[in-house]
Amino acid sequence: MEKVLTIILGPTAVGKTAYAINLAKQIGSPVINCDSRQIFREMTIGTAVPLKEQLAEVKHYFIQTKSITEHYAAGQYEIDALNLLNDLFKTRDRLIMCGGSGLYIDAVCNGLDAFPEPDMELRDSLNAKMKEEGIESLRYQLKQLDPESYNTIDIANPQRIIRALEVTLQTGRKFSDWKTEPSKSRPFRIEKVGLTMDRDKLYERINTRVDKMMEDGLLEEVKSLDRFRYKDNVFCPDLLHIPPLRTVGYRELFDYLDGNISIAEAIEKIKTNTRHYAKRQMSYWGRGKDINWIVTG
RNA sequence: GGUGUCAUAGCUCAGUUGGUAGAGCAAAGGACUGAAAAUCCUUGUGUCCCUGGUUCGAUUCCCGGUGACACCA
Repeated sequence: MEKVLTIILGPTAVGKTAYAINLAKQIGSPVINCDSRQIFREMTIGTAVPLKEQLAEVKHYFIQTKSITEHYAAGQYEIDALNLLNDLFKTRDRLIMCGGSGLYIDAVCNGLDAFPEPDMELRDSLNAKMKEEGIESLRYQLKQLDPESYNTIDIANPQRIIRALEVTLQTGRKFSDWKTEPSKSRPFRIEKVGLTMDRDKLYERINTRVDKMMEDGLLEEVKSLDRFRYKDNVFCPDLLHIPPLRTVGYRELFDYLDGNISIAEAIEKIKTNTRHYAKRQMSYWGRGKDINWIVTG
């Protein structure tokens, strides 16, 4: 029998969680999370992980299984997800995956190139160089070391330049040489179901959800994470050492706790930034022609 | 009631020594190979509050009106 992976995707707050659980119950599948933030156990309210009751309804994987201190990222997710899928498909024909992280979904569907594990110290030093010498210096270095990447990646984007330099410096092999644009074949068929809704309605849901998060104690949750903002006992509010905390809902409230903005401003910013995020997600999937879109709401 | 200040993009404001105007934010569109809820790029025509006057020409100067704010009664 053919093995099928159904991926439920869509912008934040569109209602993926409930939809996926419903579908999973119908076909007797667990739900495999592919949301990059719900993987972390220290974050609950702000990442909108499924409720306890929801988690009790259906077996979930990759929900709050890693620590924000682990530097977990897309490459490891590809490996973990594929291992799990292969394992589960031994006893099942259909599986449900659910989440809003486009890159993670692509990693599962097509795979990433076999880059080495990121070297965090190298990344730190490149970030420091960026801060001290500016982006031009990094651009120049990339142009020397890997002109092809310099010509193809977005050189206005510091993260992209740093990533290309990081791989090139770490391995002695050009970042552009690593890239083969993989389309790994998977031993199962993939179908993507995209949930979407009228923009005004989605924005309304986002606003309401943020208010609900605040009622549910998001501020307390953020306060409890304060200690992670220190690296070797040094306060590092840029959070480069702990990327998961650079998440909508958390950084704005840190700004409030630091006295930079009022609580009302922080809440407004969380709403705005969540809307921006939803918009970016829709843009990411806009070109995907293999998604069956369902208009909900 | 009196005096003064202000009225420009959805919001906060800049500006035009008189030749019909531009920033930030919002909004919209886009990119995306181990930070991805991250990071980055593109897009600014609006009765310049209303009426009248001066002027070749007024959003800009003047009279009056309306509204907001401040101070004085």
